[in-house]
Amino acid sequence: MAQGNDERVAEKRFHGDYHGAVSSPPGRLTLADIARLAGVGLGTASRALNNAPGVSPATRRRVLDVAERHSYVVSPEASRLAGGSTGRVAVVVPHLSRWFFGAMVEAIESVLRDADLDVLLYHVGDLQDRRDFFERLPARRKVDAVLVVGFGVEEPERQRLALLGVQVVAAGGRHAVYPHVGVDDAEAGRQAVDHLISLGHSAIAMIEAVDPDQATSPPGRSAAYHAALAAAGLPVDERLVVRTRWGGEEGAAAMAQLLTVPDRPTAVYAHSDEVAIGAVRTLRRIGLRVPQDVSVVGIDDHPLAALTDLTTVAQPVTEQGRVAAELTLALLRGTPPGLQAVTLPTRLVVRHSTAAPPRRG
Amino acid sequence: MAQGNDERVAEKRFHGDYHGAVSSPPGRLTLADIARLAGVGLGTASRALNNAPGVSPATRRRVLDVAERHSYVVSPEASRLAGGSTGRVAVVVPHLSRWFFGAMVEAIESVLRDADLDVLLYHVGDLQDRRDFFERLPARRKVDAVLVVGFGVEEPERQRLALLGVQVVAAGGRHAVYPHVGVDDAEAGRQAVDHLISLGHSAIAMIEAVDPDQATSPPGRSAAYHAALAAAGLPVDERLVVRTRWGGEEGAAAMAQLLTVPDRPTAVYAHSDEVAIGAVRTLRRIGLRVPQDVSVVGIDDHPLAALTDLTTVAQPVTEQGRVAAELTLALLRGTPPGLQAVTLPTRLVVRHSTAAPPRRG
DNA sequence: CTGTTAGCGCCTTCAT
DNA sequence: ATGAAGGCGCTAACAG
Repeated sequence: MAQGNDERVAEKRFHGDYHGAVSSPPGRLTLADIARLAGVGLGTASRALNNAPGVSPATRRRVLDVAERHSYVVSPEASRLAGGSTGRVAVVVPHLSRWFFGAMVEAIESVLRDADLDVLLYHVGDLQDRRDFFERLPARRKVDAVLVVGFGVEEPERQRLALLGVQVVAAGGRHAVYPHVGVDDAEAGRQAVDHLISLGHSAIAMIEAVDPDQATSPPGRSAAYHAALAAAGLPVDERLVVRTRWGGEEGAAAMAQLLTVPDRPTAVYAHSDEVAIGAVRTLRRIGLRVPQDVSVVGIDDHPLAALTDLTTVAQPVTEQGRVAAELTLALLRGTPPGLQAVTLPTRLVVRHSTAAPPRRG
Repeated sequence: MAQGNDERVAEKRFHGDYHGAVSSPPGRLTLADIARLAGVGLGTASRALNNAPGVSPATRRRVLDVAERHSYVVSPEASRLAGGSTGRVAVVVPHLSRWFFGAMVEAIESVLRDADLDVLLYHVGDLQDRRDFFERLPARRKVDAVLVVGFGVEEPERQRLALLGVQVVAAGGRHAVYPHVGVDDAEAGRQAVDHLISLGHSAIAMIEAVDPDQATSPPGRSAAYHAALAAAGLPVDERLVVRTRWGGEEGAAAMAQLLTVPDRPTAVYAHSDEVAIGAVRTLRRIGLRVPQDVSVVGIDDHPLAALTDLTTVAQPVTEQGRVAAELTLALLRGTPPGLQAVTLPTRLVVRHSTAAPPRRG
């Protein structure tokens, strides 16, 4: 739908043929101009552009043509001011430099853009950013919906958000209060730990990764550990559970700590791939082989996991973003569908960081 | 500036004390309301809020107080419509799931937000997205400036962008036409290759990483290879130069290809850390040791590089983002400073993926 | 189905 | 220094 009207022989340069609009005047035309040029009234022009009912196909066509020809775009401000929507949705993320969030936002942006919605990005990295966001509500009056990515919204925050008076959707997190899409962290954790158990491990350590700046961490991933061990009749040695901040270096340090306990674990279950990879580094540095001496499994299927031959539990990140964005669109469209909470499946990906435990010496 | 007026004993919950505004009505007050409540005229109220001249300190104070008390916020739409600025800047990126871009955008957002500007995110992943962006100019009338991150703008695109009639700043790329901030890719490449040369390598391969969807790739990183070899009096064996798409798997494949040439290289210079890490995997998989048998160096200092002990050339990503955002602010502020092009330094980080070449067998 | 008429909330001259 | 009045560009009721 962006190819038509080639009224000139486009020179075959790379990004070359913008149907000659280069010389057209800036977007200084108003709806009135378009209406006049199309020979219709203001209202009709507006309706035509907004795909609103009550315009004959022929008329609509004409208006759209004129608009297209002059590369006209409505002024979002005026539109909004007059009672329309903003055409924007706020995407709130706690991180961006981490693959998970980047991929998520990428997918979200893609879907939203296809629907002609703009993405207003809000990064709430640390506690202060986060407080500031919910306190000042910078998105107020600026968006039609808010898409919260990868963190749990606390009750006081929820109340603040409610002031925006717009739909809120959550992605990559489990939310009791908002429509959301995510994965079952407990199930993911179970898949990881069960894999270790099925390989014959019994001394299984866990490196919990928490995000100090975010109120909640995926509790499912920890719960799964205990549940899986219990189900297998294995005891939990609390010394084999260490909690650290999210991150590779943190994982490395946590692993070092784990190695100080008397009975060294034969397997390690890390809450994320980054953490797991850090753990692997520590193991290798002190001369332990992975997986011969120690098995390591992560969660996420970070692109890096494949490169480092890490066994992990994959979660569909892009898919989560897509679905969340689509959910948002549906809600915006006024389609309150039954599917208000989507849980996508996770999948164990066995590579070469896990194996049967070494024979007892 | 966000702590004051605690007129209630905030319960000590996590994000708990939003000075009671939870119960205050949504931002439904208008300038007129504020003006009335403050006992002044519309114009005065407006001037006071906008920090515009022509208002007595006392009056201004009063207006600001009333506004604050009622947590009033101007309607961006109305403001803009009436001639103000949009308070938004478009950030255009080709990727988001890659660390480099995520970190960059994170930094940019942070600076811009501190200046009370909103970030409109545009992701131009593939060629089609990109064409679409420049053709439709979705940012038209929506932003005060455009910040292009990590890709070169072609001439036809530049012409389109000019239609927006706003400032354009480039980050992470070398642009002839826009104010920009970035690093010297040629210098970075030189540092990497020189390091290998200084270790005694002479059979040095290069894995060029190009982004097929972006018109240009950092030519500096390739040029540096030839320049450095030439400077050292080393011949270039074209079979030792392979070009691939950006990415770990791609790097791994490229390395496999390099291993098919008769005289195996003793060192590999990869255009990026991801690519380098892929190369390392290939080497290890076929039983070659890094760095004993083959040295590998990348560029970027991706967080993963530290975790995989990869020698690399670090570039200040966050810094680039920050500076770019600040440059944008300056331009917006009408401060046409001398510093329109900032080049940040890169730095060799030696870890354990490089060593002297094995002794000739 | 289409043209016309009010505002939406604010900024900006203009007087005062 | 301040108040009053005219639009900014558009959408949503209305009339036809």
